[in-house]
Amino acid sequence: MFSQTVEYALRAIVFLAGKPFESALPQNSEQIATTTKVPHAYLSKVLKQLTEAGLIHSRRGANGGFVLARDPNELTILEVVNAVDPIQRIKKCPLGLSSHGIRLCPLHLRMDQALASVEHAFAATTLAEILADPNPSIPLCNFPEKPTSKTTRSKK
Amino acid sequence: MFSQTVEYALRAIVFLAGKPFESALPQNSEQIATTTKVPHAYLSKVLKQLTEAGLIHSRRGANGGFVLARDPNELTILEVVNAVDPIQRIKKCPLGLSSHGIRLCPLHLRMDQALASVEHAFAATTLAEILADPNPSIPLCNFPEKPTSKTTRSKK
DNA sequence: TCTTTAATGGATGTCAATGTCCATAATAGA
DNA sequence: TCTATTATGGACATTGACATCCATTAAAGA
Repeated sequence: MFSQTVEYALRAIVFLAGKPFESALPQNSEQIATTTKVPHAYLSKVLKQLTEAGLIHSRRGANGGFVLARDPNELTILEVVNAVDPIQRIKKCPLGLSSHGIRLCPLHLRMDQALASVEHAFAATTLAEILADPNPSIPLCNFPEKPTSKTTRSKK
Repeated sequence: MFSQTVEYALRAIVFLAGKPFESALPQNSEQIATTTKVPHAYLSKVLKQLTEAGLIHSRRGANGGFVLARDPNELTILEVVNAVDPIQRIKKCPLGLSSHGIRLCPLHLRMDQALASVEHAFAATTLAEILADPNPSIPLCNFPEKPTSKTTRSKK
């Protein structure tokens, strides 16, 4: 139901949000791709979208990469989703019937309510909440920090 | 977020559910396609899926067509959706990390909860409810009965 | 039995999402 | 200024959802 692109964008954002805000070194796309298990070239496109949406900052060249642009406390899942694949609420009857204006028929009203529930759930969750989640046995899909046994900055 | 196929399947089912249960004449695919504004040939494929799922019955030949197989009171939107494009709940970490068993990380847990809310909303709504909805200005996207001004059974 | 009607099945076409590859532009550091 | 690094941009390949078309099969009715 959610696109791959959404899945990838969220993984990348969670990864970046795991770094200290405003003091983190940029993470390059290859690092992100490896950790999040997203195809590298495709992830670059997704990161570009997130950059254009203003959710992350990018820097080219040596030691370049991506950093979060917003405090994880002020960044919701919904914003990430909407940056790459916006939730399309149903605003008017998909059959284009003129008999009623903007008001939806009972069927589409319920479909839209389902979409609204997703939108609401996503709007209510910040990145900070996800990172702070006291989920005992599961860190963050290995995300923030769970190296197999090597220091963080070990460039071969 | 919902596929076209789901949209089409729901339209067709709502249309059929608008006919008197167990006493309705079969509606052929062309009638359904016209009223629901769904491409005829494609709708046939969708109707086949609904037939295979046991939600409707089909009959070939003259005066053939499709009728609802179940009482609209006992038929939920979810069953229709699942017949053509099942809601895929997230059952294990999409990254395939072995570090945790079936338990989801906080990110995917929330994504799954959003899916769950959709699933729940759809499971809680029957076709009968949709048809009985006291929606004043909007009948049913013209569905059950709202002819521009001609009798129901007028075959040119 | 013949004709008409309508679902079924299979082949094929189209397009957007996903994914890959490579050249180019920008930046850091020597 | 030169080189290494890394994001960006564009071209292209792949795949599945959506859609169309036509031949075949089943059923009704005369």
